[in-house]
Amino acid sequence: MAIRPAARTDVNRSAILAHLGASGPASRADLARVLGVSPALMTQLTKDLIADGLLVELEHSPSQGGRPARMLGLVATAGRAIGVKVAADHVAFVEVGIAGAVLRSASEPFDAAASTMLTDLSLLLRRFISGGGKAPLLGVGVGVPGSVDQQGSGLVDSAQLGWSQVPIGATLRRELDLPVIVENNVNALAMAERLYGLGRQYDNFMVLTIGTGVGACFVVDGAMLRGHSGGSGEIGHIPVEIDGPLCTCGNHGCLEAIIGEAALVRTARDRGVIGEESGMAALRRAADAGDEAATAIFGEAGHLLGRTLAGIVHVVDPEIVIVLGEGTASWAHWSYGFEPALRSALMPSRRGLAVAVETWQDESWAQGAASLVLATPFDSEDVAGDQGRLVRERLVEQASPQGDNG
Amino acid sequence: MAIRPAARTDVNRSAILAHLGASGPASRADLARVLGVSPALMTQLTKDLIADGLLVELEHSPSQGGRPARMLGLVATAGRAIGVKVAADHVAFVEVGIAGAVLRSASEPFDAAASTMLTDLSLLLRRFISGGGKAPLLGVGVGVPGSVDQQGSGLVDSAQLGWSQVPIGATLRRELDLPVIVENNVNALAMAERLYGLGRQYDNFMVLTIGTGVGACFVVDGAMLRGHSGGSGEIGHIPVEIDGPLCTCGNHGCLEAIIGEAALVRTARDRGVIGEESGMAALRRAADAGDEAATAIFGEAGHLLGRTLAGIVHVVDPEIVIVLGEGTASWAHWSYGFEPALRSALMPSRRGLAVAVETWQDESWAQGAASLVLATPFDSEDVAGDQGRLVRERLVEQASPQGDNG
DNA sequence: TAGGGTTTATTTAGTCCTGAACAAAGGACG
DNA sequence: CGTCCTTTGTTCAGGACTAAATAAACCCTA
Repeated sequence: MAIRPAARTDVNRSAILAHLGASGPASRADLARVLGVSPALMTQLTKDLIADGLLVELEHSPSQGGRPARMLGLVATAGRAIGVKVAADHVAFVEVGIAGAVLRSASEPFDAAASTMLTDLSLLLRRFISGGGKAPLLGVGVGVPGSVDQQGSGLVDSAQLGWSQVPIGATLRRELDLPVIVENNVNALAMAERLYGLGRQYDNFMVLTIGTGVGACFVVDGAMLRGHSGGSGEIGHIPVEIDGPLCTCGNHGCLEAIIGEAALVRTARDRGVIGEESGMAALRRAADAGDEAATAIFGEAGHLLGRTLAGIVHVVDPEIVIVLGEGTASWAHWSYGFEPALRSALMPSRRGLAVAVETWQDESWAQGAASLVLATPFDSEDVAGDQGRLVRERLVEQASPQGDNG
Repeated sequence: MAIRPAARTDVNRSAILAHLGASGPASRADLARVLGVSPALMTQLTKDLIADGLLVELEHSPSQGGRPARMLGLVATAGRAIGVKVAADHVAFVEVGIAGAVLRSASEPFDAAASTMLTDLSLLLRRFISGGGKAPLLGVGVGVPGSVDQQGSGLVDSAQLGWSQVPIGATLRRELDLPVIVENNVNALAMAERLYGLGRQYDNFMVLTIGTGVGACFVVDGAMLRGHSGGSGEIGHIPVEIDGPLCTCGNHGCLEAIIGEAALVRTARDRGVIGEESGMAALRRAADAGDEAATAIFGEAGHLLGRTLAGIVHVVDPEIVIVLGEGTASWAHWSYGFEPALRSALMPSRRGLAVAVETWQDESWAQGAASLVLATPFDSEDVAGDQGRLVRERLVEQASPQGDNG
């Protein structure tokens, strides 16, 4: 049974890099406060990172009334990572620096249903990598819309992609000779959020994504909630309507089958709001232009989402809900139905629940995947199996020649 | 933000006592395997427990082909604990031994709405304690149907009891001069389940209770999921019916307002299945006797529960759902609607989800509360605040005189 | 009877973290 | 100028745990 010290994701070292990358140089004391660890530990961690050539001591900062802080900054050349988003009809790539910032991105057509999909993917990926920077490449993170048996191995099941037990991790590792980390795309996003976004400030938060699908990932006491079989957060398949529309999962009336992008577009077509050839872009334009039938579609979706989310909040009790995904482009319209439905369905004591909608960029999914690579080397439990060790090795091996000013 | 090593509930030492209590004497190697820790740690932990006089080495057990195991057994006189269940119209008490077994129990009428409720409770409690055994009393665990701000302090909000910010913990501590641990009743039950029940075998499970209310508690990676404000597991207030019946929480259409005991009885009366004066017992008798209208009521409730639970399972992904509560007495009737609704609403890959219905006893709630006391002294993070330390002190203080055969 | 295999238990070294004490480096104020 | 205060950073002891090596105790077989 293992009453073990609860999955500790020891994201600490990585969080240091992430924080410095996102917020610029900071002192050890600041880092300790922000990351919620003891100053003693921060001394230790930064010592390691400096020795590994990932961090440098900068100038003193002006004193705040006490001893002035010695600022720490990233060594930008210490490493980089590739992030990949796999969708049914395309793949997106990003290259990020050690601080998590996007250096380069690309998107390519891709047919997930093709029999040659794995070689296709590895070819596209190799091509993208070949144009990369000169800092050591630490590894590749892959985000997929589906469940991954174990982060390390990378066996993927995905209804959206039509994949069953696809060994994407093993294949890419063999083809590219690089560490490869495969993870559910929403989980990857939550990791990025934890490292670079609003999640830095919260120990208990929920990432909610709306777009093609509807997904979620929960961070509980600072650690990602993966569930027994890595399948937590599948809120798109909460049953919400009896005898509702058919979902990709095979059931009827799943949330995603009603408010996923495909469902909204279908509804809009059925109601004649957009043409049979038009898609989400047209629906959004109509709503933006004030078309009441169009805004009603988003409002209804928002209502259903809000009501369902209230139930989820009662189950997990997060401090904040962070909304992400392509769908947030229309959030103003969703919000119209979402806010009242959520608040009124929450228990009175929870009505103050914080909901944040973050700006969404095309490469966000891929960036989330890349953050897996940057987070992994410092994962004390080997959630990522061997891959964590491999990334770690690449990091110190290639960085130490410069550093080591003993 | 604290990316801390995730709330570790270090239930280990307590789990040793619990396992020995529930399953009889065992070897260190067995314990290490069952509890999922290293043999090295088990050596260390048992050494402490033996030094504290809580464990003794027994005879060797016959060899299994290798070195024979030295069995360890509990020292039954090392301590006892009191568990209290608080309901709107009564309180239930149990006294348990250090192994968690019930030694004694009682139930008393109690009016939670009375202005004198706190002194009433402390009087009843004192009376129960006075009849107790001679082993040192380690503390009192109190389970309440509501949310507790922090386990340690014991400020209770409960719609069911009509309590708002009632300082039950502080009051009882002062009146009884004993460690007092207050916790949500379902969480307490989950702790008992983790220590003594099916939960021993699972790191990710859900406890589902049906009865007066509908509640849940999740154990994730071996640790109890408490949520940001200690309010996770409130599945009774998931909105399931638009403009449904009024719930005690003030909203309409909550799950609990439809399938809670009061709701079922009301439905039965409205449909003329039972008389206006009759209650749940009559409804159950009718169903047991084969009354189709009665079984239909349970079947409908089961259906709604199953469908809602499917959504919850998609969110949290437990390995097993353990059903408890007074309502399980009618489970055969619930099951009729529950099973098909649950299975059909689950994603195909989750259809195999295990659901276990455990036998329910009147004192189970109180026993759960008592297990909090037994689990607390070994909680390394002080989830229970001072109370953990206090219980720990009482334990070693009173036990060491006998032990210490250095 | 010696040796090999098995299982149990302990020791040792090491990781990751904390809390407490302390040192270091400034400002403010007499 | 010296003293007090504040903040930063480090060191040290220690807790909780693990992995690996080792010892201890038994079985079986040659």
